[in-house]
Formats: sequence, structure tokens, C-alpha cells
Amino acid sequence: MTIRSSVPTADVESLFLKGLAPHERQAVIAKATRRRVLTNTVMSRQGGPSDRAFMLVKGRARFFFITPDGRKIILHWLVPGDIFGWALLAGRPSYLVSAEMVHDGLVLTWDRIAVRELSAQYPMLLHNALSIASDYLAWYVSAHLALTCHTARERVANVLTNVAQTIGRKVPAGVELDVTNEELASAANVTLFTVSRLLSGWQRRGVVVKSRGRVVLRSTMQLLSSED
Amino acid sequence: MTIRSSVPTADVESLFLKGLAPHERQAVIAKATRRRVLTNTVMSRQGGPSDRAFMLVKGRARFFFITPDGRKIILHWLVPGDIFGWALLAGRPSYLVSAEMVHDGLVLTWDRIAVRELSAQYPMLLHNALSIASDYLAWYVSAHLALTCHTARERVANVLTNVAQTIGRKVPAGVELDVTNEELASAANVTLFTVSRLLSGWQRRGVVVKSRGRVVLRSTMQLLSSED
DNA sequence: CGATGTATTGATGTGGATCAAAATAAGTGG
DNA sequence: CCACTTATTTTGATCCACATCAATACATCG
Repeated sequence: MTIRSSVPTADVESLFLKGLAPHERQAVIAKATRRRVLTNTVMSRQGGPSDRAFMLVKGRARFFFITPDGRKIILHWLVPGDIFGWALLAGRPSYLVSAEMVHDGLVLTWDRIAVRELSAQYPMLLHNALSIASDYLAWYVSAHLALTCHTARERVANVLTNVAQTIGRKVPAGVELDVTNEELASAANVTLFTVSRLLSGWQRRGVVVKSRGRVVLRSTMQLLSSED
Repeated sequence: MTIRSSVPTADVESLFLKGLAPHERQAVIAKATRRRVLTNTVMSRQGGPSDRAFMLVKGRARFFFITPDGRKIILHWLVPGDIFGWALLAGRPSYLVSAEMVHDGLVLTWDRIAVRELSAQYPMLLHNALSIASDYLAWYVSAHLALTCHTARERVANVLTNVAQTIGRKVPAGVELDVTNEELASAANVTLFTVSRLLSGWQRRGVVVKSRGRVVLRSTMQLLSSED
């Protein structure tokens, strides 16, 4: 009765497990509990006690946080193989941001004890976590850049291309994304209205096709070019 | 001829060396080369090949990066004990941001080989690096928050209090900071003019005292309160 | 069919950037 | 000590990208 027989978790490409031998991966995965999670489930909560680490196996999730005035800021989408909640691995008492499921899926969960044992036994995991952390820092540097010296149009365009790369589906007409205006607005830090106007402009110029809760990107990028 | 006899590097409180026994710290430090560095020296350059890791022993440094349109964005001040350039530790080919000295000081430098050996021998270093990385992520989350939903006044006030905590000197009149308007502007992401106007307002209300290249914070914080 | 969430469109407002010009301060060399 | 240069700061006038507000239209579903 191997793990592989029940779910194909060992097949997932994960940066976190990179450099481990197959039997080591098995050992790491064996220490986790598997759990189905539904859309909108919040796995980690910003400021909440960090007592678990997670790996997304199936489905989609994303990081977000809530501002003091109650707005929701979407940071980053997660795909299978990504880990989150590793505040625990870093010895941090509480989670930095919240993570929620955006489609039904499957996650692996390690508790405090498992994390301690694993990181002691496989230093490679620490190395991989550090490497992932540095990827996030890179993401943040570019987000910082975008916030400080890109226009609203540029930020929305960027979010669209990023989202297309992570959660886009290829369809005959282009790349299809399941996102609402509100989500785009939240990720690009603009208002609903600005997103609506920008998308309308792009649709008029044939760059995108809109429908409720969905956008199809035709050519990936003549989103810029300043005319309306 | 111990390291300690030449410079008191082992006395520096460093999160990076936390949890190591004294003789282990010695071993880690022994693998580094010590170097005096002058003000304005750029230690790591954004996008440049990451072939060294550093620890600041004496003096002040800071992270910054240059935007495509040539503006300089100041991110974070460094104090003795802080490490930087650990893109290397994370296996990242190039530095994420630049780091420059802002006062003369002293740094420890590890080359690629030393870093590889040390991280293999002392997994605790990886753990500490991960912990430091998560501190930076926390900083970035709050910076993101500030950029998206704080006013110019709030951001400048925040920068002032942060800077006061890291590079402030206590003087009878309050806390003295060596910063120019331009530096504050760059860190708070506002223009020189806005900084000037805000500081003037605060000085009129007796919260700060200004002189060229220097600010004295009297009471740490009635910087807010919306009136001019 | 109404009910509810999502998207559009126009009118108006505003925080802070941008531009222009001058004042102040600190250094430099005669 | 003064004339001269260069860096830093100030103050006012103007402008604009985008938020905000208000009203309406469209989709989807039970």
C-alpha cells in the first residue's frame, strides 16, 4: 500500500522536493496528511498562529491579505506543487498572509512535529524553501516596482499576463482566464471601474474578449500602446 | 592568533549565526575575508552575478534599486549583524537588489565555495537564512500595504519612524537622523516637494526640527493627525 | 419572474506629481 | 573674509491619472 497507489502526489513537480531521491520524497510525503479542500476554504490566515505547512497537489489557490480598511489585496496564484504556510519552517509564529482555495483541490498538510523532524533530517528541504522564499522576494521586488512607477494600464496588463501564465487555459481563440473584474482590480490595485474601462478599450481594439467572470486574451500583448 | 584578537566580529549579534556554538561561529567567520568599505561603495548590484554573500560588521548599508526610468528606490537600512547578498545561499544566479554602504564600515565576505561548504556543514545557517528571508517578506508585505492604502503623509511618517529605529541617534532634543529630503522621498515613494511640505508642517507644529541633511524627531509620533 | 451578483458609463473631485523660480546652506579657492 | 560654485530646500501655480459617486444595464439562477 504505497502512497502512489492512492493519489499521484509523488508525480507533482515540486520545487520543494527538488534534489531529493524518490524514496526520500516518499518519506516526506508519508509524513503529511492528505485532504480534499473546497473552493473558498481559507487554509492560512494572516496573523493567525502558524502550526501547519501545506503543499498544493491539485486545484488552485492564492495568497491575499485584507487591509485595515477592509479591502482585499490579491498577491499571487498558486499551482500544484507549490508550498505555502512555510512560516512554520522559518520558525515564524504567525502567517504573513492568507491563502485561500480558488478551485476545489487537494493539499498535503504537515504539522509542527512533522516539519521539525523533516527539516532536521533533510536539510535539502531548507535549501529548497530558501530558494522558494527568494522567488517570492523577487516577485515582491517587481510588485514594488509596478506599484511605484507603472500606470494603472500597465499594472492591469501585467496582472493579465501573469494570470494567463499560471491559471490560463489554451483555447482556439487564445488564452482563457476565469477572473472577474473585481479580482483583476484587487490584484492590480485599481478600482473595478478602471478595470472595466481598460478591458472595454482592449475589446474594442480586438485584443481581448470579455464575458462575465471570464476573459479571453487573443494576442498576448498589445495591451500597452497608450491610445484608448 | 584568533579572529577575535584582530576584530570583534564574533561579538556582533547576528540572526544569521544564532543557535551556533561559539566555536562554530568562529569556524564560519574564519571562512570569510574581512574588508573595510567606504561610503557609497556598492556591494551587490541588482541583476549582477551573485558570487558572494556578506555580513555587515560595522557601519551602515542599505538596499535599493533603480527603476527603468532611472529613479532610485530605497528599500531598507542594514545594521551590523545583518547579512546580505544571500541570493547565493538560495542558489539564485543574480542579486535581487543592490546594496550600498551609507557610512564607512567593515564587512565579511564569503565566496561561492565557502558558502557551499558552510551550508552543507551547518544546516542551522540555512534555517537562519530562511528565517531572515521571512523577515524580509514581512517587511515587503507591509511595504505593499503602505503603497496601496496609505497616504503620502502616512508613508513618510512610517519611513521616519523606521529610520529612527535603525539609524537614529538619541540626543537631548529627541532622536537625530542623518537623512536628506531626497532620501526620505525615495524611501516613501513621494517627491522631494511633498517631503519638504510635510516636514515644514511638522516643524511648524513642533514635532520635528529640520536642518540640512538632518532631522530631529522630538516626540516620536504625532506625525499623523490630518491638519496641515 | 423577481432577486442578486456583476459590469458599464458618465460626471465630478482630488491628492500629489510636475514645473518654474528663488532662497538658503555649505564648501572652495583666492 | 569674500566671491563663486554646487547641493539642498522651499514655495507657489498648474495639471492629470485615477478614484469616487451615482445611476443603469446585463447575466445568471432558483
